[in-house]
Amino acid sequence: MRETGNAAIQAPAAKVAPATAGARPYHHGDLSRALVAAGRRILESEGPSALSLRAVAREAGVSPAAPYHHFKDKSELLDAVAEEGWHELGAAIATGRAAAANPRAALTEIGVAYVSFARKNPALYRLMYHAACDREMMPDHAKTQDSGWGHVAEALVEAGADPTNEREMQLAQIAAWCNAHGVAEMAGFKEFEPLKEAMGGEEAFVRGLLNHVGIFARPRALLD
Amino acid sequence: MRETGNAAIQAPAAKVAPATAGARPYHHGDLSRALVAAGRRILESEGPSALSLRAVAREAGVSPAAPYHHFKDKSELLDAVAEEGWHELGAAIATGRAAAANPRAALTEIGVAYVSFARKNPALYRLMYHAACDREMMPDHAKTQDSGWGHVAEALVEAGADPTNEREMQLAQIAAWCNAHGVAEMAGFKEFEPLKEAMGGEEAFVRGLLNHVGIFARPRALLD
DNA sequence: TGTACATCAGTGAACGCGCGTTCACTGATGTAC
DNA sequence: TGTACATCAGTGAACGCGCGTTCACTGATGTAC
Repeated sequence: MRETGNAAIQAPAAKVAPATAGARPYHHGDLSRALVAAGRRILESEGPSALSLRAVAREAGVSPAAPYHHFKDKSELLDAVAEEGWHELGAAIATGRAAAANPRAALTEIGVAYVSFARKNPALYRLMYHAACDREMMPDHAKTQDSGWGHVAEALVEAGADPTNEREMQLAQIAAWCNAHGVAEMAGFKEFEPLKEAMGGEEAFVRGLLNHVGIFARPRALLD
Repeated sequence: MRETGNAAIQAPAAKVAPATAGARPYHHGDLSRALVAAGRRILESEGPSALSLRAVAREAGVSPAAPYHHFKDKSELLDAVAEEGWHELGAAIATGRAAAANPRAALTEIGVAYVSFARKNPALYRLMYHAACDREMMPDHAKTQDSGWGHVAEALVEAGADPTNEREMQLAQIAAWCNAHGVAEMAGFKEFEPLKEAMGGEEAFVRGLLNHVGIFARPRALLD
């Protein structure tokens, strides 16, 4: 049906140094990781609609079938990308929290770190959100002690929340994520640019927003 | 190349009453609207990935080429769907606001109405968000007096915010949207189900979250 | 140290699919006279 | 009221595309003896 006569002709050349070793071996060595990294690169440079299995393989310099030796299917690869994201988000939150001067400030810094991560990796963040939406939230990391989720809970208690009031604790924890998520997703809107600049940059803008959070229930800064 | 010999055979039957008239005319009469409605139906029943131009045409009972008489391309149709969403969201917010007992409560009710709309039309809401993200926010409606955006501003002033303090006004308005957006998108997470039920249903849960908003900056309910 | 061989991790061609869009067409409608 | 005709809003077949996945294959690796 198709001409395959001279199909054997291929460019044998070009494929050089992958990252560490010298002469691009037949076996990649760490394709699994490389695919996840390639996925992130595509995500942030071409957007989520460009994130196909084939594109990832292409970006990693490998045939379209190669990923199947490392991931069951496309969604498993995507999950791995999201997973890496959750891991990094947890680390960013830990760093932000550790840098705070006092327990109260720690909460704010957690929020800032969260938003900052999402703003630096918007497409990845969205992928993470979607992955979390479908299955359980934050596949493994939610339950890990070093997850962002755990840090929020700890920071709340350190700031004085009553850990025995389980319902209030949960609600506060969830509210924190809601707030951070909302700010993270809206902070990039183009029509906020003027205000952002007037406030001296995006971080100041984000801090301002996090400070205004609570507007529905008790907009103190405005109404007192 | 392809067999077209008996391609002329088609089912002439079935296509009955569209909604108003009797015998399904050749000309649809209101295909533009019907396509938008079909788009919404697909969105909520099959999810955003199923929302293709062809699927919309199929759902509307029309050939794949028909939509091109009404929309330049796929994205224009999607925009129309999103537009309808923004319109309805504005109306829902107006209703919520009007039902409030006092100016302060109006803000809360706006938040509840927003989240409620998003929860009832999750896929549509997401489409709206994305449309807003790319171009300007809320294509036309943001500038309209009856938009949700406008209602928030008015409600803030009625609740006592100083309309001459432009920066604080803007920040508060944006913060309100951030909060509502965050709660709207997280309220559906499956792991919150137990808490939701314990609180007596989703609306109570949402009100609780909106009340806890402000957690990063001044988590009063917990810490005072 | 050298060789046989199982296993691993790639290749590239092929599949079937649904998509957005275009095209020449045709049936229905509405207006001018 | 009747007819000619332009215009409108459909049809259905076709295009080229990139996708996820499968398949038989092959080169590289590592282990047993």
